[in-house]
Amino acid sequence: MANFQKLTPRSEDYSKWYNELVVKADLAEQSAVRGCMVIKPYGYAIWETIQAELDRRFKEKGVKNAYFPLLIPKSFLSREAEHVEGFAKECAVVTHHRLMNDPNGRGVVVDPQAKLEEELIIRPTSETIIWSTYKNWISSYRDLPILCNQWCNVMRWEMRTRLFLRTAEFLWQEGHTAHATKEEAEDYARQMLDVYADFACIEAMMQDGKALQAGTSHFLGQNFAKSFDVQFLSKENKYEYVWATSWGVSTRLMGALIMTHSDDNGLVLPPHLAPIQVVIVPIFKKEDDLNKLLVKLNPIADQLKALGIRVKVDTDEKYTPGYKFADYELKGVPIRLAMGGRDLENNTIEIARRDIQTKETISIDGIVEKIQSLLEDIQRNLLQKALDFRIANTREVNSYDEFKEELKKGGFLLAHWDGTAETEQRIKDETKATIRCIPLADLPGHKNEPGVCMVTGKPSAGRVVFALNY
RNA sequence: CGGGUAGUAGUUCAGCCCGGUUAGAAUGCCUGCUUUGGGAGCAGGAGGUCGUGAGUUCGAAUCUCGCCUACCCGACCA
Repeated sequence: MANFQKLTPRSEDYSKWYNELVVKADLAEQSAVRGCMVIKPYGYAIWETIQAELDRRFKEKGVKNAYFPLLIPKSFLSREAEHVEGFAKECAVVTHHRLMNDPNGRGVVVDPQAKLEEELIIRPTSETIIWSTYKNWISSYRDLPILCNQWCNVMRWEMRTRLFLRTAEFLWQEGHTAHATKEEAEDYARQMLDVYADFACIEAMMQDGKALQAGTSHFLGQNFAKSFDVQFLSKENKYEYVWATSWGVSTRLMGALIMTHSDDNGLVLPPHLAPIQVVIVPIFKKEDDLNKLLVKLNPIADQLKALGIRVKVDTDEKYTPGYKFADYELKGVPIRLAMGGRDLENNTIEIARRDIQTKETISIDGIVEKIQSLLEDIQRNLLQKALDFRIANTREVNSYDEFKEELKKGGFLLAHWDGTAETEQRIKDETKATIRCIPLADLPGHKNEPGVCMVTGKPSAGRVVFALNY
């Protein structure tokens, strides 16, 4: 065990650090199929807490879960040309429905007799099948709004993949709502944006200064209603097209979570999302010693559990305490308690926090309350640290030259832009930077005022956020 | 999808250039003893279609070609 391998430090190779961390922390691994990953139990447990929390918040907004099929008739995708343009190049297509034994040898081949009349597309997203269904559900204004969400997998045939950040198959939720009025739909899209923003950052900054889109919420107008002819009879007895929104987050959020907080020793998890929030490591020589320790430790664990805290008592004899310490650090467990013979005599316990890597030996009196507040401290600290990092790496730039220079340093750049797609494209072509957000309110420390576009000199309503992104 | 690199034990790799005993090491795994306050020690043991398919050859982990997969660079993508 002397030659265990440490993670590649972030400063040496950020990308390599990320890849190693995902695998070593037992979150996910590659599968036999290109671009598809196996999410391991520890990684999936984190996804489940994310799911549970978001699902609760969606339901508070009146959303109901449903499930729509994986396979979409090809013809559906022909109905909304603009929508399909984004996905056409990365769709998996089902063309046959039967295999047969290879007449020339071993194995199986596709039965040419079993060709489908209409090919089916594995969903890259579900708008088309959902709107073709909504058409049947909606006839009157009394049927609106419809607020549905589904948790499912989708597939996009990506050329270059990375675990969690960009995989060919990924898990997500997609909400699709139908409303009677434009105002209501716009308001709803905005509300869902707030749900996400409250939960995580929508456009998050990673430790290497790049941006990562973690979630989206769109007001879709009447495009889908028109493509799929979804109309309702209003109070005034007139036919009108419904208004749509869609919003989603995916397992990409896991990548954001990992890259936002973790360090060279491994994962760092915010307590709210950690599958194990507190791990207790007894340090013992003989079973007898362990039993004596457990007399003290089990009641602590029980009290923590009663408070809804996820706690694990690690009595495994196979690994030494040192090994366990390092391993739980790699896995990002927020708080570690350790108790040995000395502590037993002194009525003390060692408490270590993962986020700032400190430990102290304290009396076990009041330990439960201490842990409870410490978990909140850690949660706050991690959020604050991420915010501080973002603020420290968000800068105003006033000329295109300055923009190009500052871009090399990474982070978010606040710059004036004339609002045209042409200028945005030119900036992208010349610098690779893209507009990440158009702030709806002042960002901390930056007052949003009108100005002139850094590229064209035309008027600008306010600064927008540019960054290099994943 | 283009260019580059790689694939040998669960993992990290040596062997390949220059084809020829029974394919090695470390670590992990299993058993026993001993240990346990920051990745313990000793002894024994199990573990390999050398990514895959073809070709060259008396003989292929080693040479040639196709395919698959991963990583890096690009293109594409939200």
